[in-house]
Amino acid sequence: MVLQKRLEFGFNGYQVPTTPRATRSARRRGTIQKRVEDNQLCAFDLLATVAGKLLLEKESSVAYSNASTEKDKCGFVKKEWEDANNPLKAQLSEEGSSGGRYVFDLASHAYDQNCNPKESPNPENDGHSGSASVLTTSSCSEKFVAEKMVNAKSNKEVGSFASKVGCSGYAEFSGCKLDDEINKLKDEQKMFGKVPFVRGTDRCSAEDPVNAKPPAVVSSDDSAKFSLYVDHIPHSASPCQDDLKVVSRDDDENSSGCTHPRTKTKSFRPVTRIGDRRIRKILASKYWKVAPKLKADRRSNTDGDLKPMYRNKRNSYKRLRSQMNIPFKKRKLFYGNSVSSSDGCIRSDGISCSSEKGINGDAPGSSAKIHGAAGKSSSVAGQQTAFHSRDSHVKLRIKSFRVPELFIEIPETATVGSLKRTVMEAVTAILGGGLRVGVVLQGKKVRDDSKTLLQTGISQDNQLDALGFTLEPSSLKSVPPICAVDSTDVLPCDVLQPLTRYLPDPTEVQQGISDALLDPQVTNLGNFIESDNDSAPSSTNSSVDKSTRDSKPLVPIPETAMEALAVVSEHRKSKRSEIAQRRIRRPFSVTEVEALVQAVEKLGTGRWRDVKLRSFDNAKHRTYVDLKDKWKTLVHTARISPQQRRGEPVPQELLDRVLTAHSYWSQQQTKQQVKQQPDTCLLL
DNA sequence: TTTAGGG
DNA sequence: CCCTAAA
Repeated sequence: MVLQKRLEFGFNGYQVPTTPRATRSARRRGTIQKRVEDNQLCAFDLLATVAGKLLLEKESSVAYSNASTEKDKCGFVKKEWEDANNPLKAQLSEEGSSGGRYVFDLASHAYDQNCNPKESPNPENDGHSGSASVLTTSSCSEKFVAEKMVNAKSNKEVGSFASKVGCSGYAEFSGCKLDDEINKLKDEQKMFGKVPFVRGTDRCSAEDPVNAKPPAVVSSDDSAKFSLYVDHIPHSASPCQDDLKVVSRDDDENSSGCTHPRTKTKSFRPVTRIGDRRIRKILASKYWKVAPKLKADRRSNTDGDLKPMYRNKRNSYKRLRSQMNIPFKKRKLFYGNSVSSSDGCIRSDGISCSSEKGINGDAPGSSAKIHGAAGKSSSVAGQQTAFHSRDSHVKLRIKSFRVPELFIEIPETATVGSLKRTVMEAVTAILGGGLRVGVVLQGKKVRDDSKTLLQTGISQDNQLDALGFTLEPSSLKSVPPICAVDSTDVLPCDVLQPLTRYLPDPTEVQQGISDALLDPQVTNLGNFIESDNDSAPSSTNSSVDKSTRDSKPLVPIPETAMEALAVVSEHRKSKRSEIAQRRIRRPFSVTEVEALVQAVEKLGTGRWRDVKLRSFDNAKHRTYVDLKDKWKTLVHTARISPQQRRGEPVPQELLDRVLTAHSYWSQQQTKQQVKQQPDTCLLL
């Protein structure tokens, strides 16, 4: 059987005010072709895109298209696809041998038209409304995967279908056009009520009010909405009363199967056609470039948990102190977000079935085996048979995935633009952090990837209603301890962990190099230029003006963590908000020391700003205060015995110069003072 | 914003 | 490195 899952990144009812948005009709008419490059739109667009609904639809003969949010070109990890544990992939291969087939729709991937221009007709020309153009930077990796998968199929039809689907316009990311076949299927698709945002597969379902809500039927036009909640942090909560805590998240109620989505949405804001909207803008925007630059910084605390966080810009080198008792500074923002679900995942809706009775321990294999699987109830078998007789294909459609809850703190003095960027970064972090897909059946996670759909009962008609998908941080597995962390701590989990696998985008590297080369002072020995190790994050600066410098890195926090925090008490939260990140320690290299010494020799002490400008202007992470401090330590180092020195040894020659320069300028300073003494006396 | 120093 | 009083 074929399972088709489509992820539709819709901009559900989301409209960006500042930029002309193509209306659905307009798009259809092709009148709106303006390429949106406004960065400010990106955050919202992406968010809206991600914050969609999950629609599962079952159909007789369809392909299974899987959408993923991962973007490898952006430096995001797309490991899931290649992970043997990947349910989708695993099942794919399995099905292939058993006659089942999966067609993956890479739509949601950042599909680059460059990958296959021919196969990706220009949306504006194809007459498909909302068809998106393409990202210029995305890679074709996804495609490879898709093709690979398709190739694995024994059925040609499926394969061809898959190919088509691959470029389907369903996913905005694909930037491709939806195939006619797909459209047909779409029309035929049966929409299932969305499943509410599920927090914990196991623990939260009961307590989650949302889950209690009866599933509603949503139409394809149904739109999820994205809302921003702005709350003032209690004055007593932290010294930074003027800081704002901004929480952006999907509205559960709205996003989950609202019966009158349009109405609601409209009330909320103008509705734009979601389904047809494409993400190309987002992808095209520089934000995608920025996104990869986010860097996860982890540090293990006394509890042994990891505290990842994102840093960007020179002012963003915040770190959690070992003790986590860092005072909260206004300019040091702390961003966090959580994923909803105990597993820190997002799940789709449409759950309504019984238990996973159909699941058994059968190893992946032939369909024959499946039928004969032990533990399968007769009723189930019967249904399956019937199902098979009709058609052995199961079509699942995931309209969209919900975006994890985002928790953001930003100064109220921050600009709207920075807020948008912040949100964007948060979303990017989530998406780029590495996501994996989880399957939830009747409220229970199906962890055994080797099971077939038949075995799990997913293929059953009634089961489809209970089938859900989740987006969860792939890092959870790799970093188990995090979630078990002492909740007293600030950032228990790391959703972004996967980012550690981030590989610099060649483009970025190139950029960095060119930047250096373009710098006229690079050739100046005295001008210390460092190819910032954090070039990725810091390069973000270029796209952000200093007024917005206050934007802080985002720290996604798995729902688990958030829940724990919530349970712990409000005080936790407030405490958390007070935490400031300490800049990462970056010992001065000998080269830097030399540059510093040289500059001080010439400029003297007390002119740190000039020193900075002169020799460290390109080292964004070195502030004049840092240089001053370093000089201080250098002087101290030079005075102590070599045995007492630590860290990378500084050439004695340099230390000697330090002492010399220090004494010289101290003398000069004294002379100046002496000189002024008389003046003072005269005045007196 | 910079300096200058203590932490 | 951080924090800040002072300038």
